[in-house]
Amino acid sequence: MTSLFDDLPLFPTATVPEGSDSHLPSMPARERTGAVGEMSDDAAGTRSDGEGPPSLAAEALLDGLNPQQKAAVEHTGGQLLIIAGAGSGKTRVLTHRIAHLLATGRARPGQILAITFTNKAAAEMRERVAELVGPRAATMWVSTFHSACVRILRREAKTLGIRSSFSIYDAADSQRLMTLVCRELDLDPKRFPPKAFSHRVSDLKNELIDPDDYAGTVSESNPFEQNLAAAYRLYNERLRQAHALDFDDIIMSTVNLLQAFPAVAEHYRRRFRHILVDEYQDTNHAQYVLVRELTGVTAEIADGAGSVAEEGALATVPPAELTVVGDSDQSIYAFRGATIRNIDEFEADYPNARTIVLEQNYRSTQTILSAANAVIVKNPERRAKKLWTDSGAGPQIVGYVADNEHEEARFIAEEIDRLIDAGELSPRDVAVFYRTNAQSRALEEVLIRVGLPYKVVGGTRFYERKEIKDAIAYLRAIANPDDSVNLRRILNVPKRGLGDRAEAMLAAHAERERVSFGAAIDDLDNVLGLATRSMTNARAFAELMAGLRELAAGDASPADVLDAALDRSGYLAELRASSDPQDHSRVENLAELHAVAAEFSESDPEGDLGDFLERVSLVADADQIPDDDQGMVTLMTVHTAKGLEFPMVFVTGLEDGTFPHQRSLADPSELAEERRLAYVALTRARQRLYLTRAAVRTTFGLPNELPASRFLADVPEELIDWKRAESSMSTLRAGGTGFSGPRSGRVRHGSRGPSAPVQTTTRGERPATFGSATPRGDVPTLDIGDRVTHDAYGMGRVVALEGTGSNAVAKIDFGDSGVKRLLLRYSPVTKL
DNA sequence: CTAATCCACCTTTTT
DNA sequence: GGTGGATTAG
Repeated sequence: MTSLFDDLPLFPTATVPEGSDSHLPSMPARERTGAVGEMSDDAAGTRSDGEGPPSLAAEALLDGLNPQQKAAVEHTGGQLLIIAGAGSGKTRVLTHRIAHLLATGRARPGQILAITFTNKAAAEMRERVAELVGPRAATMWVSTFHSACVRILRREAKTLGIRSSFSIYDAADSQRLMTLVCRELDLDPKRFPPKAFSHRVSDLKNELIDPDDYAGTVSESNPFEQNLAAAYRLYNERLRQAHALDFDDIIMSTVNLLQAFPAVAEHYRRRFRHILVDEYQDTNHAQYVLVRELTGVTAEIADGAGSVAEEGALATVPPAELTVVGDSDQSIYAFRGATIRNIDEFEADYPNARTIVLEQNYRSTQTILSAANAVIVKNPERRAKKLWTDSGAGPQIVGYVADNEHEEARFIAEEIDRLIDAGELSPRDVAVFYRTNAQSRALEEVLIRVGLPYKVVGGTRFYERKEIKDAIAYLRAIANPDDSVNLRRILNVPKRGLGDRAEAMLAAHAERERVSFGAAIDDLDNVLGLATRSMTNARAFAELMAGLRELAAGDASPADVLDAALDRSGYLAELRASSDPQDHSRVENLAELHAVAAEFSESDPEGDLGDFLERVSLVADADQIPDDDQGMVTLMTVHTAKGLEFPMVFVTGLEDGTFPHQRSLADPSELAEERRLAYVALTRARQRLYLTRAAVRTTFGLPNELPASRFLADVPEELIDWKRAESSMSTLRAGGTGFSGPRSGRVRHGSRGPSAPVQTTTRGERPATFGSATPRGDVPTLDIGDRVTHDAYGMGRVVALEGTGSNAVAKIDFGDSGVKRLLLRYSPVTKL
């Protein structure tokens, strides 16, 4: 029985059972590979064809790669930075590199730690490596930063002095807790908004600044900082009491753990000899330090040539091989602490690092790449990089200027429909991107009307829905009796006569006795100030929770516990009894959650409630993207779209004020990030790219006129075929008859871009401001019941009026065209 | 203590 | 336009 890896010195994978606590032998990897390996099951499941010496297998992994990709796969030794432009085959390089490491015997699966940002990316990578090397892939750690850290923290919980079943608080939970903390500190929520505090604390944690550090830097004369320091401290204290970690703690605590306990750090350094990080440009400072700690590269080692370390001359473990992949042009998460610095300065951080740049694109047409390059090249201080492809120019980009977001959506729907009818593509090939989630509404309305199947990824996320959060809160409170935030959330949900007063009494008791809120509920006899009635109700609640915990401690599955919680608490009954149609869909959502729980037990029969909650806590939007969905158009934000590709892509809302977003216009660095975001959007397209904008967009319920996005002007004119290059309004302003209606805006093909002088009146140059659109001049005075005509909608009747003067808005029933809400100063409405 | 109404704020982007 | 928090009336 020969196999590809017959004479490779591999250890049986059983040596390092996944999740085991076994410490590895302390020999450096290199030396161990010299040992005689018992070969056998390791190779089972690897490719059955092409048997032969391992060198051949390794060779085969290089097939079809371009020279740069090959170099990246084969690189040996120190740190490796792969600058991977969009669509340059980055995942392929990563997976082949891992397989190559295994095939050449330079690593065993258990020594590999591959980190991605989403669970979906992790799953995909795991799967693709498995295709190359077989089931051995299962012992690799391929996971997100957060899951990997949670795994480490659960294992080392004792060292840290927290429960291994700690709760994980998402952003909403953290904010809730911060609100409680601010209230406790008697802070005026106007001057010191808990939300802002919560954000700042998140930033601090991403910078690895703990409450003491921060307090030391705060200026005495700055009450905001003073209070923030106090709130941060108390917030962390409350988290600890609740045996809970927030998102940022997951990373920060792991770093602290590794730094404070050298033995623990050494354990993981011995284990992970090869660390690969995807999307490195999105790492924040905490993640950067985490990687450094795990790699075991200190400044001295980095400077002092890896060879010394590799020969085992140092007392400590030699540094792991670090490979990072990223593209600073696709860094779009600065707002949550990611810093391009990490990738830009990689060579400074690791002086021995080798850098490989992947510029050949295998995804898009040259037209699309040229457009994307033209947009990104305007960013200052970027490392020059230019994507190219040999797959031809492809069709022109299509541009469209709509009068408003509904027209924009209509155009998109018609265009999709047309191409589907022509048999050129199916709905699954199409994606529609927007800058903010709120923009999906107009698109959805039209898609529903036209009957195109679609799916929105993200938005009001499933796990953020109220009923789901309530249900999860029950589960968390069951799993972790000290979880104050979640206990308090469900204390009076459904209503059980335990209002603010009762809650305050319990909280006071907990504070006085220095116990958790949950402990107070179980110690009712000693709680002061509770009315008899509250007492009875609270006792019933305590019994309810006790019963549920008992159930969970038995062999009930998470789904069973969920069932019991919703049932016994009366939560489900209340929703069912409600006549509100919204409550009906809530019941359905809960059913879906139940299905998720059941599915979880199916895939992981051993998984307990804590495992289920962990899974649920760490899901991201991008994880929800169906792998091969039944042919639906996909709607999502550009952020969510990163890493994906579609044959046909619509980038919508290309207006200054929408994309780039209003709030980024004033700040060059934020604008640069918007530009990268646009670059990401454009490079998702394989064949057909559409760029659309609306001249007037309703935000906040108020219509605003927005000029064309500056990014549109950066795309060379010859690349775009404008199906419509001006709005009706700008045509009118430019001297149209005023009676010819929207059609007069029709334009010659392939000529004038949206930045052309005719379209952009002098007004178009100033940055858009919400609510400050330019008046049309005469605003007709209307009364309810008046009959009017509209240039586009025809005859109508006024059914309602809101606002006055230039802000006057009329609801007008246009019969066939439906009821419209029109800002009078913009709408071509004439009173009859 | 609850239910109803009012109103402020909201829209970046998320592990 | 939609939600979640605060206020107020029962």
